[in-house]
Amino acid sequence: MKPPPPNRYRTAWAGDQRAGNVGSDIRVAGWVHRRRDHGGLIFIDLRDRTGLLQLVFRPEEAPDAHEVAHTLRPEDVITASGQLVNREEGTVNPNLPTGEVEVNVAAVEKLADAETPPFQIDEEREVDETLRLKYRYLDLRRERMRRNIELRHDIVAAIRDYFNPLGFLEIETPFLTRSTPEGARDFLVPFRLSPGNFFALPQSPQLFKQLLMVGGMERYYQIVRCFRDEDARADRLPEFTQLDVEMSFVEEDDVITAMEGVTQAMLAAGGIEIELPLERLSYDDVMLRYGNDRPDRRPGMEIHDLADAFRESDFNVFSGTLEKGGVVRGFAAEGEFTRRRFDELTEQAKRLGAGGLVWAVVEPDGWRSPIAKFLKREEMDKAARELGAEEGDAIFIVADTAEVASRVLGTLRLEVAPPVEGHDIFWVVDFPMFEWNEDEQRFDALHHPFTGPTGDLDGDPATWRSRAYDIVLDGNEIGGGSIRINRQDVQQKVFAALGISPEEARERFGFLLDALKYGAPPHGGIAFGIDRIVALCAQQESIREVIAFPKMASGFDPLTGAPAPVDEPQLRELGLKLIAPPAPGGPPPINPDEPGSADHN
RNA sequence: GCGGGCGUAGUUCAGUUGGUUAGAACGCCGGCCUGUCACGCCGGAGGUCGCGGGUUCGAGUCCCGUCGCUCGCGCCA
Repeated sequence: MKPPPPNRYRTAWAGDQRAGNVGSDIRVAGWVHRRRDHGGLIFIDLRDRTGLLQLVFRPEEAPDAHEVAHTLRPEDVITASGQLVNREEGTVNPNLPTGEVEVNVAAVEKLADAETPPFQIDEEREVDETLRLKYRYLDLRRERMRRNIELRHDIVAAIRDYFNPLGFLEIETPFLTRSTPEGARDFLVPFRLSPGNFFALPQSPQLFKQLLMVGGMERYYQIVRCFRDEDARADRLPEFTQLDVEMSFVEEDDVITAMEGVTQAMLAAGGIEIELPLERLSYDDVMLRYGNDRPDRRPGMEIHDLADAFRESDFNVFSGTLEKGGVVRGFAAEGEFTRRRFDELTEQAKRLGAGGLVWAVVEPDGWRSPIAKFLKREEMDKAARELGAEEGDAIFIVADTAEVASRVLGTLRLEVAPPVEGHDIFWVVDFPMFEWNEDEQRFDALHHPFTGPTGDLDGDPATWRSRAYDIVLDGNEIGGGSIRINRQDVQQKVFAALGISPEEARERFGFLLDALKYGAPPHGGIAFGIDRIVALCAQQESIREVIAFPKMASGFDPLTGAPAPVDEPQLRELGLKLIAPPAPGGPPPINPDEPGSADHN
């Protein structure tokens, strides 16, 4: 890092000192990482964001500094000055980037006392996550978080470096906007000047970026916070960050090509090299082969259709299912499975909605399987060939509707997949426009209602396809987008297919329909999940590890104690009245010394 | 809303078949120590076993309930 402008605290970064700098007088500032007090000599590892640097305190050379050093404790804040010198022969520390040098301290000043932290900063041991988040500012001092936050910065910087020379404009869109409850629940913000009316926090800037295209901005991107009031997961929080992009006068290939470029750039910044162009697989293809619209292809073990092998089978579960229009599909897996394991997987298949699970082990003289006696040898051989199963492999087969077979086999495949290495990235394209919602007896948009449809728009909406594309990295959907609708008549057809009446469409999306009347260019774009991408690059299980101040999985913020009740006058001003007292649960306690409202102990 | 895992010292954990005063490591405090770098040596403090109830002569351990964290399902256009 470029040296800091010299001031009374520092003239140099700790972690940047090397043998080439020796001889100069430097001043460094930071935290006491560790102290090794030999009674006479005292060593202190000084830590700033750039790393560690050893300070040496000699009682005979700098008695005042030595006396102060004796009182220093971990996490005290200090500034120290002295000469940077080479370490004596035999005392070099090869484990430290600054291990060849040290500072002969002439003067030290303690700038702040530190209490003993609730967990150790100088050690990578796993600490309870609630405690880490409650003291996130301490957690951020630790190596792991520092690395993750730096990596996140590098990835975001790579994005801006990629887009800016290409003429993309970084444009901000509003956070206080209109609720358009379409998919996820909105976070609502009451408005004092208009009691009873609410802003909503955006689930994405989707409509605004389309309006930017109507506004002639041509090429837009934004690294933007989005909000969805739904339960969290390891890879999902109520607030998260997207890279949002939109381009005008483009078709699928244009967007995909440009987005492959930025994907390559940001993954490279994250330490993952990929080659372009990326493969494109159709939705139908990945659903058949992997039972999942964001498959991890690395384990292989593709799902195959076994209709040809079993159409004439005496085993009625297979032939009967096929006669009724269902499917028989399966996959092969290497490795030993115990009878108990097969039973567990069968139970899981049933929980996922399958009538059952057929399992088999390929042996020299046929299959070892509960249903082996119902199958002819040639059926078994043909199925095994189809699945690429070799002697000793296990085979899993489900006979059901295509949907159930896909879901069950897709889940079991990942369940039994061995650990994998390397990376796999590709596009999924050619999605259906809608998916039938059995509960509500209507179509839902597979992506969103502004996605451009293709097919016979005067025919059955079930046959429409969409101009959408998702990008999948190692079994994670890291981005998704589409060519949008740029004509009002098409937009209205899609609303109609979704069961949204013209009146309702006007009420909720009138501003978009209006905009489409005034000459909207063909346009399309994409949104990437930045948190997920950084987490994948940083090899972290949870996106919370790559966010400076994340909510917990339960949605609370243990650092500030949010969310929290508000005063009665605040509510009155907003024209709000609680119909019940604030939840007894509430946020977890902020301070361990205070009895928390969260647990009643 | 549902299911799995977890909850013991400041931290990370161990704790047998229910049985003496609940242990270890790191950290913390005090002392000694002039080339350490996870410094070393000696000594010490530190516990509502998440909470409540039950069974028992006796519960960290068994039972019931409850709270929290976490992973997943539902949900997430």
